[in-house]
Amino acid sequence: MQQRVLVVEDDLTIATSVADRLRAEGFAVELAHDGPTAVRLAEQTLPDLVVLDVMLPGFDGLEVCRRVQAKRPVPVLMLTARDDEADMLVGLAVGADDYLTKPFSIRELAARVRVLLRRVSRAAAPDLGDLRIDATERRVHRAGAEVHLTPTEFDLLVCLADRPRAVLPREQLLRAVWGWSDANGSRTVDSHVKALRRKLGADLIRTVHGVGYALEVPR
Amino acid sequence: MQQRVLVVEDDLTIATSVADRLRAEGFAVELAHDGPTAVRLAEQTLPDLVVLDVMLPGFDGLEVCRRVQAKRPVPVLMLTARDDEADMLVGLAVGADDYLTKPFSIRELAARVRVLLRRVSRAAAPDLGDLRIDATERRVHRAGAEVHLTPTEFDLLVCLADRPRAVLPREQLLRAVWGWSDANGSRTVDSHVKALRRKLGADLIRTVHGVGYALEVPR
DNA sequence: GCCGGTCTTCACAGGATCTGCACAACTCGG
DNA sequence: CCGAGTTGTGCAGATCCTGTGAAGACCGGC
Repeated sequence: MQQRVLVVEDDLTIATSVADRLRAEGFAVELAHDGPTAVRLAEQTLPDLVVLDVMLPGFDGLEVCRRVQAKRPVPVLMLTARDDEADMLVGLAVGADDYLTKPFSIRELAARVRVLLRRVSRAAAPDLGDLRIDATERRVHRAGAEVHLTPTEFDLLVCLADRPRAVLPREQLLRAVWGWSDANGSRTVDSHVKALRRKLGADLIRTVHGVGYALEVPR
Repeated sequence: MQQRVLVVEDDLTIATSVADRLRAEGFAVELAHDGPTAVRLAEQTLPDLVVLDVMLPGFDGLEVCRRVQAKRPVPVLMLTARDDEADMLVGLAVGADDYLTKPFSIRELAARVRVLLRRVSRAAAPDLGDLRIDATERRVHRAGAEVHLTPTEFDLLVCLADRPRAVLPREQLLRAVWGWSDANGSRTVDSHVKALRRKLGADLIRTVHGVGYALEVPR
């Protein structure tokens, strides 16, 4: 199951390198460069973890942390500019689960993200009926038989399986799998949905007219 | 085979009582009372497990943990003075596998050491089908016959064998074996994969298009 | 310096995969 | 039943990725 990480960081260089690294690790990454965007994205994309810079335009990281946590408990990894004990303490107080002081190594950050997420993901093991997805091995079985999927197909399926039965708009799928944000009139998503249906059975993915797609699994 | 435990703890009383107890359990115990000694001993004695106090003279436990792990992955049981969530998290981030807060009972500690070692000894010798890897002797056998591998080939194989069946991205393999971080368009990994396939059989390594490679072993 | 072994890079070929398009089929509210 | 809007489908060109062989760089031993 692919996990979503929201990275909130105004420094473009840091933001992209962090995002790249986390994507390489197999996470779906959303980026926000200021406080308000961060809060909005946190609501829209429901990330499994937030990486949060304390110094931000708009309003600061602590405020973001408070607001995000207010909606829904989510683990937060906080980035502080300096080794500031006070900042760190306040951060932990408002709900950060871990913190890192700049400059930090990308590897270190990735390690902590993994640890935090491992802690969380232990609990969640959704039942997908006769569909089995192994994200580590990148294998998919349906009704006991292994099915070969192309990379994009796999990512798309994982994205859908992430929230079984929930209807995901094309826009969101495009962002999560393709990293775009403009849902231009392309039939790209449809094409891959079609491929998935052909390989895994037409009943697996439900179309919701005017909205998007949802994974159909027995409750 | 007797398993070796390195105990790193500056308090003499605690150190000796832990050592005594573990020796009574049948483990070979090495003692270190400060960071530098710990790192040195870890290199020399190649313990199967490290019991590590966070508070240490020289440099602290986290640093020891990092340095020890940098050389060779080894399970670490961390001892923290207080029930500090942050300390614990950081500990886990740098590679600790379990932690215990003082004051702890010697019996409890011995129990966890047993659990960790059992977990590891199973993990250290995962079932690789007809493939056998001896990391200490740097020898590899397949189907009973010894196969000569070059250093790089061996490291790459070990890296893959570390997590059988898991798909490891090229990026990750490059980092682990070569220490680089830039996945430039080089075919280096491919070349060595090819060599491994030639020597060990084409079926051993699965390539996952667009992602990386995985060791293919029967479940 | 020479030599054998090993590592890295390169260019290319052959696949595998992605994407956008045109058009058919469908859905839904009137 | 109709029409606008939405989705399904087949396909072909473009693109991306991996396998491969060979050439040169590197390295330690002699």
